[in-house]
Amino acid sequence: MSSLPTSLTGAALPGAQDSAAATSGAGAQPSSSSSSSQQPPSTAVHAVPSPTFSPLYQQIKALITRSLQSGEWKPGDMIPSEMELASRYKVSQGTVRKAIDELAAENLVARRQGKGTFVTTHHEDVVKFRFLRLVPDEGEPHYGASHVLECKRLRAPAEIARLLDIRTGDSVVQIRRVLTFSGESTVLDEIWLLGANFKGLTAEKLTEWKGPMYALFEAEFGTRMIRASEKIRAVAADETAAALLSVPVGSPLLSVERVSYTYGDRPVEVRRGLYVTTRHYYQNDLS
Amino acid sequence: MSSLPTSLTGAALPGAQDSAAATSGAGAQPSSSSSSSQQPPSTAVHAVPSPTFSPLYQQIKALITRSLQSGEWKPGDMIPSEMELASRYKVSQGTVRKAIDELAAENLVARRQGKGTFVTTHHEDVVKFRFLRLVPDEGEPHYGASHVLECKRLRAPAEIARLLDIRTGDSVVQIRRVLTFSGESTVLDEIWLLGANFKGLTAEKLTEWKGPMYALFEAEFGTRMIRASEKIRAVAADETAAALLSVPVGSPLLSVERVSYTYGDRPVEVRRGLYVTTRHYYQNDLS
DNA sequence: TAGTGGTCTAGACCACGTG
DNA sequence: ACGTGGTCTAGACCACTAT
Repeated sequence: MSSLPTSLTGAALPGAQDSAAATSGAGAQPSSSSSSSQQPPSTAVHAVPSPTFSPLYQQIKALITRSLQSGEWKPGDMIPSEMELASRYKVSQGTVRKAIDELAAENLVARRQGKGTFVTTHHEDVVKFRFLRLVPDEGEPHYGASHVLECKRLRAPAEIARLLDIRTGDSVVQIRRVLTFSGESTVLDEIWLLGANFKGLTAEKLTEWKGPMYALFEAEFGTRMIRASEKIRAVAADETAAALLSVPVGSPLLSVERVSYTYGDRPVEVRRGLYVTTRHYYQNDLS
Repeated sequence: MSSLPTSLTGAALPGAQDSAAATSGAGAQPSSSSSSSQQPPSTAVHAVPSPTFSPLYQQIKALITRSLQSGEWKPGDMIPSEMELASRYKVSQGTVRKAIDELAAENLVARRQGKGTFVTTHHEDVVKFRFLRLVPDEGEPHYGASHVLECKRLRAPAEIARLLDIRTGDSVVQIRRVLTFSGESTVLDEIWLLGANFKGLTAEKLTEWKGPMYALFEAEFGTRMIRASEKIRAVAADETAAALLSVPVGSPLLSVERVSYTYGDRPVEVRRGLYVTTRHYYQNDLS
């Protein structure tokens, strides 16, 4: 799976290469006979009967994903209707629907009955708290104030480079900041971003921006965080952390090491957060 | 949603109450006209046009869930084929498919192409690690040895009762145990179980049992853990914990407070775990 | 060979949100 | 009234697994 044929880059509009019965090892395409009115659809179907097969709807999903990635449809935009996509890709509406179903399950798009299907964005309330799991013991989840301590370019240390899948010494942007909830310093973040994707990111931009950092990244740098993987530990506060978070040295802190990924599962951010969990907790659901 | 009409308990076999056009505010059921060959299906459809509506496939899903809950199909069993269920409930195969799709997404059943659809069980490797997120820094995830310290019945303290949705003083079973990974004490668990569901649970049974505790619960007590919610914090080891986990007093530990639910989102277990995270970490994926 | 889930299509109707 | 996603059906064929 995943690596799909890319015969028709970008467009994939009508008038595509003919077909003569899809040899795709996947779904239906009767190619002949049968009582009803089925025609050989195809388009999006690979030109070569390569050893790489995948269901039609997966190919459609890949094509839609590419349009999302290329910025043809931007966060917040409505994507074309199912009927429209069906005719664009020359498949049935049901096939498009199944592709979109999966994209919706992965939170890349969101369906809204009667309105359309929209590209998700980190501005939405719903999405915000997918990536910030810290909940206060009392009161509603909220977004704290961010205080940027530092934002500079440097050459990636070996460990960070490994996680970002780049070479040691490649350019990265390092950010250090403190998140404050109702006046209390609660989170100390140390962030490394892929240098290539974040040219022009400065402490000023970060400071001026109100709202989730990921919303800034998606709006200003065209980099959308799709998913992340976290490793969580309990650690003791060192002197630096203790000072910045106003807790005694040695206090237990939650250490959250995150790697975030964009389209194509490419890592673009490494983040190490230290959380004070006396009045907040990290919320997780197993299912 | 959720609370569905239960007119036809358990069975819902053919020869059900007639129908004369489903007044269900949900899906299709043309009830008349149209060119093709659609008949009013129904069954599983409520007798009264009550204010509670839900799509047909949701009703089917509820009926299947009830059969799972009642033990008609036990963990590990294969459930009837889609065609069989379709004729049992008098709906199309596609509708059953959609119902099963959702159950599979919730991990209540698992589909296996060419074989059938099976009730999931805590014996399966895949499922095991859904509820144990502790991963070693080196090597593969594994299941440690469990050492039961205590297992006794007592009356629920207020806090536990609240979480289990019972009254203070109601009967609960309390278990305390230590999990050891490659010789190192790593997890100290304190567990409270709904007394009513776990009559006859003893330290011997727990000790003799090899494998995940939840597998024992499902096999011996007919209580299946479906999902859980966790609150995670960093805390300092007190004297008891320090002694049992062989760490200095004051060491940072991961505190994991879990509430587990069975069918119908009924809480049946409260668990507080203290994890040593020097050679292990808690793995979590945000998506 | 037979049975199961997986894919694909085509068409109908419903519910929602906007004009 | 119209367009959008949501539900439902019916039938065909494919791919995997067991016998």
